[in-house]
Amino acid sequence: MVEAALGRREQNKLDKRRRILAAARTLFMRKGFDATTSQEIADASGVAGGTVFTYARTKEDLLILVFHEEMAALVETAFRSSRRRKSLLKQVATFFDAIVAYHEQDIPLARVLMRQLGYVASPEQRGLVSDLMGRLFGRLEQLFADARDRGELSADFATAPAARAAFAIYYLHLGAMLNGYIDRPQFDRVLRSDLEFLLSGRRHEPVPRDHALRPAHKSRNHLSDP
Amino acid sequence: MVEAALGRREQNKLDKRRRILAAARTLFMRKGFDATTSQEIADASGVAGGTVFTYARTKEDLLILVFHEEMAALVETAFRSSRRRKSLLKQVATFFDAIVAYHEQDIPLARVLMRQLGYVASPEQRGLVSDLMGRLFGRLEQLFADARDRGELSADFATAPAARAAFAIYYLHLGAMLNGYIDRPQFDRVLRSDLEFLLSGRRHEPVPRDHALRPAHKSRNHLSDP
Amino acid sequence: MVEAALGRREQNKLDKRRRILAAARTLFMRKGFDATTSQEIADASGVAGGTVFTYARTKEDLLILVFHEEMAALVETAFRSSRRRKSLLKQVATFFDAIVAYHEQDIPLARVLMRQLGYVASPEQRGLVSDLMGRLFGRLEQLFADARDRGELSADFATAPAARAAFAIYYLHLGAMLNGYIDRPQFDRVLRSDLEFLLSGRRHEPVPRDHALRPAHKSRNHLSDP
Amino acid sequence: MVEAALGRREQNKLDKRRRILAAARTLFMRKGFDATTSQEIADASGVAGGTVFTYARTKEDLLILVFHEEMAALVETAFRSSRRRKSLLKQVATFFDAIVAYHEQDIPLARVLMRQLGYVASPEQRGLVSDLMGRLFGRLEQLFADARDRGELSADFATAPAARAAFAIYYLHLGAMLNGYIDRPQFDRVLRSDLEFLLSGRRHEPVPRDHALRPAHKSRNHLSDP
DNA sequence: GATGAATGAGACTTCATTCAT
DNA sequence: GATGAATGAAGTCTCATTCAT
Repeated sequence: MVEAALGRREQNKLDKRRRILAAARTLFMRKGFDATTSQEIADASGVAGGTVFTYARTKEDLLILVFHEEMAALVETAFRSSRRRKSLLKQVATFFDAIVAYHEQDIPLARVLMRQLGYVASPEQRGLVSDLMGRLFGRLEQLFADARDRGELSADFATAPAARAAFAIYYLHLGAMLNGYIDRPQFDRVLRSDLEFLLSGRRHEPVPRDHALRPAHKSRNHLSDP
Repeated sequence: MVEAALGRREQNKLDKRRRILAAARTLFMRKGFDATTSQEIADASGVAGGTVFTYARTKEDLLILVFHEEMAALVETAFRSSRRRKSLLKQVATFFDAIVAYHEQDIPLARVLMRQLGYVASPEQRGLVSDLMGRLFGRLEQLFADARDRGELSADFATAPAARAAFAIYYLHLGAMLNGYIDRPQFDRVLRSDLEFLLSGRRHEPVPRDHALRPAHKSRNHLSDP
Repeated sequence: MVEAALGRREQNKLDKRRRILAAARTLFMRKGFDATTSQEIADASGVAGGTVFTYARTKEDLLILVFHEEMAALVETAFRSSRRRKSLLKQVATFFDAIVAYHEQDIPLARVLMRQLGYVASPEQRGLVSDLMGRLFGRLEQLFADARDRGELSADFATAPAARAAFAIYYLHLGAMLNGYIDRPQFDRVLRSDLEFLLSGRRHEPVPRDHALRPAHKSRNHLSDP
Repeated sequence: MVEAALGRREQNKLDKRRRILAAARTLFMRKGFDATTSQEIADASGVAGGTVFTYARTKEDLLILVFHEEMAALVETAFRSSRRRKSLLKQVATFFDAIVAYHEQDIPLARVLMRQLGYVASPEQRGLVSDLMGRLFGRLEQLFADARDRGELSADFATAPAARAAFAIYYLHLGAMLNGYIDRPQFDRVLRSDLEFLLSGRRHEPVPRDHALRPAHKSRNHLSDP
């Protein structure tokens, strides 16, 4: 109760942090990461230049900090969207579609993010990235677990490796797209194909009640390379 | 003797490209990519500063150039090693083991490589990276194709998606290791688990000729997260 | 026990100045002056960042503060050591030897000290430096005065200029050594030579009572430059 | 002959060097060392920012470079001035007067110079400082040698230690003045006193042919500390 | 082809110090 | 007295790359 109300100093500090992060987000999106100077962020936040660096050790920390939050929310949005679909395959595809749609709004920034997330320096950053990956894998895994629970996958289906594999495939192709090896339609096609491959032979037929005779010639993903 | 020197000078002239690449390789390995200046490469090659850039448009090109060669050879070595193993799973694991063993010799450089390969700028680089990936996917796919041909996989097994998925999984975990999220033993474990998952339910029993006793406990990937 | 802790806390409170100075000394010696941040000193002292500056106006003050004490003691030690020697020349040489031996323990710090002592900003510092120089000149002068009193120097020997000259010579060569122009053996040699020159022709023969046979070959300082 | 005319490139380079040094000299004098930015020097020289640093590794190198030249000339001027005086003592005093007069024109710069000359980092700087000191000692020594040759000093007078000692004394008091421990009149007084002490008892009376009565109460430098 | 002098962008961060609490 | 969050100045130098010779 005594601690219920934060001291004015505390309050002030929290407020500053919020302003700095908000300014960073806006500027990163408007001008890109590299083109944004730390001084601009400070100015836009109404703090002195040095103050920015009491809230984030480096400019990169700021990037991670800002986007951890954003991406965490995005993961939830993607998860909710995906649940509207019926089949697991469509769910997973929808999940990644939501994320890629976000990245597509600002390709250069997405490239920067991918680069930073995949090349982490400070422990702070590492923690945030870990957390983000944990959430992402968690939600993905949940999609698989739900599918298993509703009988679309066998009872002993390994959800964790599946989530990792699905993400790995998504990530590989995302990188290919962001680096200009493939375009968006190709990305969509190959991602769907590869996810389909991943699940092929594992989905039960939609439980055709009585006689599920041999699954015979089940999945035939004759995928050609993009 | 005078002629010998001339011969050597001639030789030198022809050698220039080789010397530049060799110097770059050595310095990149010794000091790291960023810490190596183009001037140092020039000095070590016995050429003037500007000359380096007649052989590679940028310093990054030099990196790609040097390691394209090295990695291309590595892919072949890895491929040959992998064929000595009997089962597909072991082959794929061995394939990646060979590559990761190479990276492990110089972790910081591996980080730089991963960063550059995944963040390509010039068309030259793109071409080399594409070529490298093509070789890598090709060899991986061949492992799957061979397995299919010898009956370890079904006749309609999609080798290309499998190769991509396997690499995606490898790449994801490699990044996790290079960034310090997991250590080498964890890497080995999770890579193997996830590859096992990828193939689970797709391998035919080693064709025990007549009676395929209960497939019973086939997939047992109770993988726990690392 | 609870009280013991309180006692310690009390003690701590009273101790603050001492702790800050001790931490500063240790850190200056371990990491050098520039590489030591005021925050590190605060942390090592168990006080808040700002507190350091209630005990010393600036970081340099801290340096002077710490070493004034140390050097003042050193001057006394050097003085006592020097008195054990018989001749004035040896006494003066011993005096400086003691001081240089101290500096030699930490050359980089000695450089910093020399730099700061010779480039003073605040009045506090000036006072301390003046005091230190006063002590130093005082002790040096005493050596000369004693020599005069015991008849090694003439009765009208000017002790103050002699002390200043001796120190000036010492200081010049110390700087040469600290800056790498000469090494320690050269320093020793040239310091001794120049002190000898300073006193040449001024020392009475050790008062050979009655017949001062040929003063003949008294000063023979054919000193060659180091 | 072939090499008589420098290539245009060479010429250009030399010219740039001259312009950069000239600009640096002017700006250092006008605004002081610290207040002058390297960019200003570049602008004033009509070269790009980075070009400055192909002629001097650091801004400090520039300082040393500029003033080596200036001081070297100053030493010669001081030497010529001093020779106009008759007695050795006056010559030496005049020598230092000339140098101190130069420093007095720009005290802050003199402080900076003293600081840098006494705290040398790079080998380039060391070389220049060594050269400068060599010239200075050389000229001082010459004053002593000439005095010896004309009979004002005994034939076996050690000129090198004398030169070093004289400079050491000058330098000590210069520092005292530049740091505000003494003012200019005090400086003059104490410098003269101490130089007088240094030579006391060494000068032959201006050779008063026949009756050189005991030099009795020759030098009585009852100098009180400033 | 080779040379090597010249370019020029460039913004991060550090950290001693202050002062409201 | 102590705290510790906030300040804000400050400017160097590196180095990949180019291009006239």
